[in-house]
Amino acid sequence: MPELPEVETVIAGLKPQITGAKLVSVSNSGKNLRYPLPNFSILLQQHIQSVERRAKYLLFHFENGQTLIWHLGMTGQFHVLAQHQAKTKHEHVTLAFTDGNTLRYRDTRRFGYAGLCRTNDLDQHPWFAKLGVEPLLDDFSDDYLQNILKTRKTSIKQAIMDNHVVVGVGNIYASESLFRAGINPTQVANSLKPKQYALLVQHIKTVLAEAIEAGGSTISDFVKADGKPGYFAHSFQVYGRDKQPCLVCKKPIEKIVLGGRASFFCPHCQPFK
DNA sequence: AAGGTTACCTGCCCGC
DNA sequence: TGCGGGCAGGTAACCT
Repeated sequence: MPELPEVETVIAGLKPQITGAKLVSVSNSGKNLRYPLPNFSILLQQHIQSVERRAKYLLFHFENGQTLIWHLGMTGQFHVLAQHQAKTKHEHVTLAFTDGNTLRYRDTRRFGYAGLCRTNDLDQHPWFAKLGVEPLLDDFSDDYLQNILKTRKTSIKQAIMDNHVVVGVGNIYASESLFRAGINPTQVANSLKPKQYALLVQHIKTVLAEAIEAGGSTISDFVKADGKPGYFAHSFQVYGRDKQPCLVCKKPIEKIVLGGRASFFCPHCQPFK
């Protein structure tokens, strides 16, 4: 389901509902997610101090210095519901709080996963240690991108979707930002002109920021924590628009496969350079 | 080291 | 109507 803007949107929805809540019990469906669930007992009777995002992970910081790390995979959703609300299909984990609320984790495909880590050690956690920079921070600059891609010969689209380069850019926003930057997705990653790296960085930042502003995208099963869909899908210019006219030049959008992922672009507006 | 392939899992949509 | 194949927002373990 989620790329960075969707995770950001989920967190914005969860924050006011669970910040300060005290955890009393955790139950699960018995089915594993991508990895076995962590032992939640160290978090019992602890208050949630804050919730934040790192890459596409949600971080729930508890008062005892432990952080619950959660990735939504493709189809993960969080909902805050009253304790008495019935379980729905594919609901795999329930965290119950003293205020009568529960945080439910639903995940059809079970590609999501959760883990525990001391808050102070998060940087060393295997899920974080090798991650690239956050796209919305100043660390993600044209110099940074050009430099880290110096030896990369994959396509530029695969390169910007690589977490070791920059985090949070998934399949949709990769296509969208390359279109806005006028860069062909198949262009070899280390072959861009300096100006193109700058344009790409700029457009990755703006497309992600716009999507966060819009509350994420609506695609099949993406639902925010409040149960309402996001709106950014209305703004897709190339994603999912195979054979439809380019919104700029009217020529048909093409669909190709790069690294096994569907990729959309306008051959006229995104020429080789 | 970088790059390609495969796997994880369920549901939906399409063509026959 | 039913069935099989292909595909879906992500990540990482394998191999070469």
